[in-house]
Amino acid sequence: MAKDRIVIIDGNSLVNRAFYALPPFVTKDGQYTNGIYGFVTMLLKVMEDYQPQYIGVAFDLKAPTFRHKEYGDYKAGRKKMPSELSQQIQPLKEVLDALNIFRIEAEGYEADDLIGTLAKHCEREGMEVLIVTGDKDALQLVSQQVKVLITRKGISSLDIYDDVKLMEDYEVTPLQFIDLKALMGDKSDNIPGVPGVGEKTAIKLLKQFGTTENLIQHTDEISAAKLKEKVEGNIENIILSKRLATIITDIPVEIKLDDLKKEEPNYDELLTLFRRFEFNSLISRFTKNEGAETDEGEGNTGLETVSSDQFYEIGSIEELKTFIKKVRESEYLAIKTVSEEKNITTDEIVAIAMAADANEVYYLDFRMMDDKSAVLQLLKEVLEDDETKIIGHDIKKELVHFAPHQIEIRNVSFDTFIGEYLIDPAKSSYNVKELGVVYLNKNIVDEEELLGKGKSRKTLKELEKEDLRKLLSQQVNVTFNLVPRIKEKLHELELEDLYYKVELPLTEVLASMEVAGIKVDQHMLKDLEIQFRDMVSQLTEDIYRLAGVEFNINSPKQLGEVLFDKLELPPIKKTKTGYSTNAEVLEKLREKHEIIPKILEYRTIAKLKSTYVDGLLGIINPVTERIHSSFNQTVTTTGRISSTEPNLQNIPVRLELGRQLRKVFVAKEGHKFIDADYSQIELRVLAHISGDENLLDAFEKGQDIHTRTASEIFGVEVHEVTSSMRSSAKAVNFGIVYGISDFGLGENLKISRAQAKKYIDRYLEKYSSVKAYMENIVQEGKHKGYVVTLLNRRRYLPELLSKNFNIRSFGERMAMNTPIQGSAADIIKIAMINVHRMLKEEGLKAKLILQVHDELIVETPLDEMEKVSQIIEMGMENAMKLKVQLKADLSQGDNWYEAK
DNA sequence: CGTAACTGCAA
DNA sequence: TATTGCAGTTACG
Repeated sequence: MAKDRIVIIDGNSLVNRAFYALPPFVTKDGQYTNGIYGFVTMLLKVMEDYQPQYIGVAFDLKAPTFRHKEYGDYKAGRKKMPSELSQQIQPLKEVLDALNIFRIEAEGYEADDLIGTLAKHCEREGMEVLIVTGDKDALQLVSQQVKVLITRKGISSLDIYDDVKLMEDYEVTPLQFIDLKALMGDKSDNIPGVPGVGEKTAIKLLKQFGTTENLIQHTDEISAAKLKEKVEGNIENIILSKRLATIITDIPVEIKLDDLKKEEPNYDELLTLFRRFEFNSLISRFTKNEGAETDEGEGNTGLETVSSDQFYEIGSIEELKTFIKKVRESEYLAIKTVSEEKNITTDEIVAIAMAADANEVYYLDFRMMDDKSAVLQLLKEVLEDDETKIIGHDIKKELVHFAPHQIEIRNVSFDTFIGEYLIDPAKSSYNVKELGVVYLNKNIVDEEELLGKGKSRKTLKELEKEDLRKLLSQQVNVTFNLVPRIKEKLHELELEDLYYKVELPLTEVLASMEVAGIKVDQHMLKDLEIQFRDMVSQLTEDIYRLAGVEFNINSPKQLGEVLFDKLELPPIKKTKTGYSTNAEVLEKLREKHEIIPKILEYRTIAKLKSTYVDGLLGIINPVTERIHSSFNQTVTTTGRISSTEPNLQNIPVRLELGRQLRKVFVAKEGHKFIDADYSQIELRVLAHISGDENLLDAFEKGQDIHTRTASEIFGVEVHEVTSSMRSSAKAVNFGIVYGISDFGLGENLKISRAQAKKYIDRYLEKYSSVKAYMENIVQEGKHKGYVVTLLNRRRYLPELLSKNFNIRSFGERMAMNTPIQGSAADIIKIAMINVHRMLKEEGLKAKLILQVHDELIVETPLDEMEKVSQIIEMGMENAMKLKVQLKADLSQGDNWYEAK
């Protein structure tokens, strides 16, 4: 049986942390609640993360303790708790009572002593003890079974200290931590220590003498004369300080563990309190519990903490050469780099970790190397060598980092990041640490934790030298060892073709697109900025005038109040937090008030300005005058690529005003864009997968697919199809691809559900094999637990087994849509590889620079236009052989607007 | 401060 | 109660 676990929380310390970490929240009655809120969220997180069987919260009481009696100045000069905080203590205790969490309090003892005593008691009972506090003093209680969790910046993350981590961070044992404080003193407790001795000196002394007692007896052995004098002059202080700093672990109190057993909260009381404090998010967390899964935390027991692998530092060219010899003897080289992240085309490398076998890691602090170009030259030989198989986790980064130094990693043989994505594309992250835990039972340093989050988040290069070395080395070590495990899994799931023939080669294409970037006309963008700014301010003025009040138009809440309360327009729809003010609603109100068209126009312009004009202006690379978006290969569940910073896959096109923006994306001097998009790729894929004769026939005859569908649905000849019939049919075709529902189609076409159902039934009657496909794929998904694309890309669909109708229906639509959307993604990925390879092989200068799901954009020198057009057309249309021909439409222009 | 909600842009 | 994404803004707790 697993060990029982107890969580002991330092109440005063934690509520303090919460109070200062959060901005003040005040309820309508003027009650401050940020400390309570922060405390409760931290508490809940710890309970969820660690699933303790026992839990208690310790508090200081007002009564003086033995420390005050012994040392009158104890904690003197400490500022009084502000009333905004002190008024939260009693309410917090009420919350704890409602949670049925025991409060540990005793007059004359500080929370620390209560915690210490309880911790040691539980340790003797063989329990695992977790102490949660914001105060480092508790570190003296650490042992093999006692861990201390200390809050970091903010309230969302905790540092876990066990004896190993304590030694790593402070180089002292838990007991020496007391001596450390005795020597350093502590301002906040007014513990004197030795004046002039700080952390550095104290650690040095403890390394030499072990304890303060030993130090006092052997002061003559202190080498520095000044220091010796200081220590000798403060012996009394040291002794007193140590006594004050020592947490008492044997308070004479009776401990009834039963009191500390975790119990169900008293929900009535709890919700009453939460309502009083206006903790609406917590209320919903505690009420919507029906049907929620009960997630038993499995805990981290049995995990090997990595610290024993062999890490070596490469500090000279000679050492690098020696390492390279090892590489030559090995089949694989795992690599991970960190760069300055200044500029994609002139970037400098900060550090490199490399592994040529499973146990050793070599780390090179690039900043410290004297002859950088010699280092790069040597690396180039290895990285461009066809014999050495390169391994990475997100190797696209390395491809990009080495590009400015004319190093092309030729032989990328494995990327664990992409491997795990194919194994399960639905995961929200694929970090090395987690993979290490799952596949290797190895636990390495947490990157997120090291970097922190939010505003104070660091970049990798800003880490302490030691932290960065450790992080990179461990990640590379784990990456190296992951390869056989992930390979095995890819084999098992028959993903090898997709992996080696598509995804891995694609990485290089994406890296090349990122490095190439796309040129933007800055002047045009700046002009647009001014133009839009004027329009927005004019519209704002009009809106204020028509509303008779100034308010924040961007706030749906305030806008709703103005429209529906003040102007008393009819609210059409509401959201879960208030009135809906979206474009669909406003359109219906357009004629009801002059203000509505102004607001719609404001929304349009404000969106274009903030997201596209300002957004793009802020991200232009000053050196290249281009935009270098990131193309991510592991984000979507269907296999599509995604684009960020900026997202270049959602630049406006449907409305003319927005479409104008495409004019700012220009081909460079002497070049043009060739824009090629697949014609109806998803419906062609559907025709192929379903084998539907009717649909295949439509494509074979080269008919307009929506017109053909309209003629089928409405039972008229093709030449009799009106434009409104065609656009309805188009919506039906969309619906089919998305996994149709009568409700959804009705909503989209603004027709009744019954009418929508008629369209769908009629469609499925005419395209009977499509109907069969839809039914079969859902059955298959239920049976196997997943569906696949043409290239066997897999997506698991647990939703199909849900008892909840909505969730199950969602699963069914995903089952229908994923093979279609995903196979189209498979196809264009092959096309990208084809185009990229052919351009390279033919020695052409044209470069693939963008992909927008069914569209490729190639920046092409004028004298290559014809040849490149042919390559693109071939590359796309021959990407895969289907029952129906793939078709690509090409056009060209000086900018993206013209080329579309 | 960290996150959720709303809105709107693309294929 | 139509698929897949990203981002700007506001508001909550």
